[in-house]
Order: sequence, then structure tokens, then C-alpha cells
Amino acid sequence: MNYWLMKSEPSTFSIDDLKSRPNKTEPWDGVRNYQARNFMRDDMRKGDLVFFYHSNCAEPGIVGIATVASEAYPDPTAFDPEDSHYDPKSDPDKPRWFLVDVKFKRTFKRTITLQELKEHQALADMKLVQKGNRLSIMPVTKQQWDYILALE
DNA sequence: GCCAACGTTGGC
DNA sequence: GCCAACGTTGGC
Repeated sequence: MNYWLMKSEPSTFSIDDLKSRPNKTEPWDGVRNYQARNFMRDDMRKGDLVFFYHSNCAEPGIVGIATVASEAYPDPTAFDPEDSHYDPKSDPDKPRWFLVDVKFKRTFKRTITLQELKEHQALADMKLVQKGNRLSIMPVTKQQWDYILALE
């Protein structure tokens, strides 16, 4: 069992959007960063737990929990010239970009804000709270996971 | 292989 | 809307 944090801009796709999807599940498409891709493709397993993080919004922070609902598979939006995430260099025979399906689990009673997370020394090692970090998918240790859950 | 230019992320 | 930080691209 692994733990993760995945960022999404709520104006594009919020945790409420995920909750209202059929089967409460959505392909996490559009990731075009190699580190983030590698986490999904190489390390994520069905059943892993995910902190759902709202970025680039009035109150950035962790808003709830999702689960990894599939193994990794090629991101179809990379093959679609009409899609904003189209990448002509991703060949269907040798796909460059991968994704996993993500399923809604629950919404927190309150947002655990980035500001708050930064105040905890126990979380100082998280990429999330470090200056200049832009990684949209990152691993979370069991210790960090439990610590953050206790803040809710 | 270097590195300047450019585009994107994301907090503020 | 601004801008710092960072990743990628492409000329050389």
C-alpha cells in the first residue's frame, strides 16, 4: 500500500467533480511531466490512497481522499489532435504519457490548507511545502499520511 | 552538451 | 494579475 498526493485546479477539476462522476471515477489525464508520469506508471497500484489537493485557488490545500482505481495505461488525450494535451510525439505503439483512474473516497470536513501544512515540522520533508515545488503528483510517507489525517 | 529563451505552475 | 521557480526546447 502506497500513499500519494495529487494536485488539481478546482476550476478545472475539483473533488466535487470527482464525486459526481459516474462510478465516482475519473481518468487522471493530461499529466505532461516525467516525474509525475513515472510515479503513476511505475509505482502506483490499484488501491493506493491519495490526498486530493486543490491548487491555484483561493484556499490551496488538501480537501479529501481518493483511491487509485486502475493500473497505469496510456493517456488517450495525448493521441487526440483536438485535445489541449495533444502530444504528437506520443506514438500509440510507444506511448509517452500514462495515467491511472482515480476514485472518490471522501471529502474532509475542512480544508487542510497549505499554510497550515507548512507550520508542521513533521511535514517539512514533503515536496509540497518546499519552495518552488511544482510537482503535481508526489509520494507521501505513511508517517506523513497519518499525521495529516490527524489534523482534520 | 551547453545554455538562453520560452512556457508553465501555482502561491500570493 | 504578478512573478519566482522550474522544466523543456532548440540553436549552436
